[in-house]
Amino acid sequence: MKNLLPDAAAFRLTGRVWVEGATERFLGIGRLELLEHIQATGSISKAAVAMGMSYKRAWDLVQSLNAQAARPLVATQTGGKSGGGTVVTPEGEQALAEFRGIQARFQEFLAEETRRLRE
Amino acid sequence: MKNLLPDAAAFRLTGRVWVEGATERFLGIGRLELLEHIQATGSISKAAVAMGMSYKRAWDLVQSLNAQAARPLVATQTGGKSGGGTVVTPEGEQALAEFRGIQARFQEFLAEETRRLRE
DNA sequence: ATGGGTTATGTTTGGGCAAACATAACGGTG
DNA sequence: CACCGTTATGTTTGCCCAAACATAACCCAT
Repeated sequence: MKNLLPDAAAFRLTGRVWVEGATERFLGIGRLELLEHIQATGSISKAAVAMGMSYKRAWDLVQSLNAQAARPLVATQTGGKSGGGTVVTPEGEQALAEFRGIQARFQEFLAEETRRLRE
Repeated sequence: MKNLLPDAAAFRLTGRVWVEGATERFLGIGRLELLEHIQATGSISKAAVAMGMSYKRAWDLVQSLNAQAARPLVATQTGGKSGGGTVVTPEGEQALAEFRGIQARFQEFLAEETRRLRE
């Protein structure tokens, strides 16, 4: 590819991957980061603020996630002390760990292919 | 991941990759297919019809492609016998071949990771 | 010199999707 | 029992990007 490009160093292979269910998306990098923020803050609303997205959007993503999993990846509680909260379940942590692995290997793939297209 | 999913066989890893330049997208699966149709038909307009996209969109993609490459990947001719036409240059064929390779290796990556998340 | 099929290019319309907005429900706490 | 912060959920607005529409330019053939 190098000889086709005016500045090969400015080009790179990039992309996205996600786990897809029967009909809709299940888990990608966006949802992964959302889970991480929920884990860090214990709240969907705080996670949404941290990521600069609306609470509704974050909540919808959580719904989609839980609806497709055999058991909930996050557990929410409404009302009560400090209004409620949300925690990532052990299942959620496992999904987190597995997708982090996929993501890391994907980044390695992209880096390798970028090297190849520059040589 | 298997134990987290109600029907592991219905889930798979999927995704997209593309070569990105300094500012804009350079070459992805859509443009690849467009090049292939241009090669097969010798015409941007016929390729557009075959792919179910507007001529303008196809033409814009060709512009973007040629503008970013050191030398044109497709050569167009206006007017003349049968109104004109478009051919894929040797540089275009090389880009085609290289991106097909990337795409094939990417599909292999996805298949491997899908196997992994089902086990 | 007219017609035909293609490339070339600007303008307008439309549709889908995310953001924004608006409320209700919840349940400890003081 | 009123309050607070959070979850829960429906409705409306806005925006971006693609599709659709509209024309011009080109040049060989007849």
